[in-house]
Amino acid sequence: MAGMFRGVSVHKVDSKGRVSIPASFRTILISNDPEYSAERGATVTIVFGNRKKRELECYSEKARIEVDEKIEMMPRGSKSRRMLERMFTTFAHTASVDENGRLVLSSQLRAHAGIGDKAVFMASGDTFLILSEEEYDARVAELEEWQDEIGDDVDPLSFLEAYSNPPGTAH
Amino acid sequence: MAGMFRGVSVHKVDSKGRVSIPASFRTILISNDPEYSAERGATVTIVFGNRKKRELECYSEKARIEVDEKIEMMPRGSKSRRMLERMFTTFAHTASVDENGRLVLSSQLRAHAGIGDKAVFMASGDTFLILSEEEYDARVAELEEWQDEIGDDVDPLSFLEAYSNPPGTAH
DNA sequence: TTACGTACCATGCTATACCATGTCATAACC
DNA sequence: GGTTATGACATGGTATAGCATGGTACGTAA
Repeated sequence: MAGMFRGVSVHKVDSKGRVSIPASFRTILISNDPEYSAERGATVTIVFGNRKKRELECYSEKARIEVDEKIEMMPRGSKSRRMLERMFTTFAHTASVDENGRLVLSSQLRAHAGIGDKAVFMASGDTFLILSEEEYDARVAELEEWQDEIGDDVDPLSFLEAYSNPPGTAH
Repeated sequence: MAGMFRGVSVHKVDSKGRVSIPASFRTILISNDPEYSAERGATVTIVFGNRKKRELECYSEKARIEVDEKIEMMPRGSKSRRMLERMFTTFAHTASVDENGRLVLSSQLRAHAGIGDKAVFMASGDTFLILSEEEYDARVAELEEWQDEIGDDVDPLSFLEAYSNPPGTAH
């Protein structure tokens, strides 16, 4: 995946909730939006359905479509389907990036993530997160704790091996 | 489908039962209404046939047609067909959005959903629901409980994988 | 009449589009 | 090498269209 978000950066949120998206994220959003046009701008879907996490999870169109299609395939009436639908349609918002590369975070979204006048953009696999500075610090701390736990002798990359070997191999 | 309802919002219901539809929902209703014209406004079908749920389920024309066609294909005379017909024709109401983007909830509809002077609009899959605030809170609580149950260690998205991977694949 | 339903008109607010400025990295030039 | 253009990016301000909501007038049926 060349088209994966990478990096972290902090941006100001103005009184109207407007905030610049890191330029490198923008290009990814554009290249993963099949319906992109210069006038409309790239589409982002902002999900805030995880009530336990003070974060806004942002999906490119491509990533969103993948999730929607998978939900479609779940059995109608199952609880997990209903819950996932609730997470991804009820507690979600579709927005588009304006010509200056900004998007608007409504007060509802800011409230959920505890965002004031600063927002941290943090790449996370094929999505990116928008966090408050406090929440961001907490996540960095979590990483550091994990690295302390496993100690100096273990290469974090060794955890990869368990999932990269051909089937039938030990893990 | 890019054209899916997303988000939640609360609107006032006036003494006559009039209530604004969230603007983003309106555009979806219009684009999914093949017979739309500016004079008539978009058509919505409000279903309240589920006696066990205090909700009004709202269908765009496109979604309604899909349901109707599926019912058509059920065996005539079967009980489930008769019951579904009852849900979608007897306990349903077709309305159109007025030029101000509002629709009128009759007292029958409001009574079914327990709606007073506030109504919550909540996207849900390819339809949206109109609920009382209490019912809305209950549904949020249900989601939170589910997220508590599955715990911090499980990513809700992992439920998707069960339906997207080829059988026999490890995960 | 009284009550209810429906079309039309009116208003304050806010979200959005549009324009403008400062800063920084890179490229071009002398 | 040092200085100056250039363009992209982050951020600020403003005006206007669209939105949520309220009200009135005119029907129609119990």
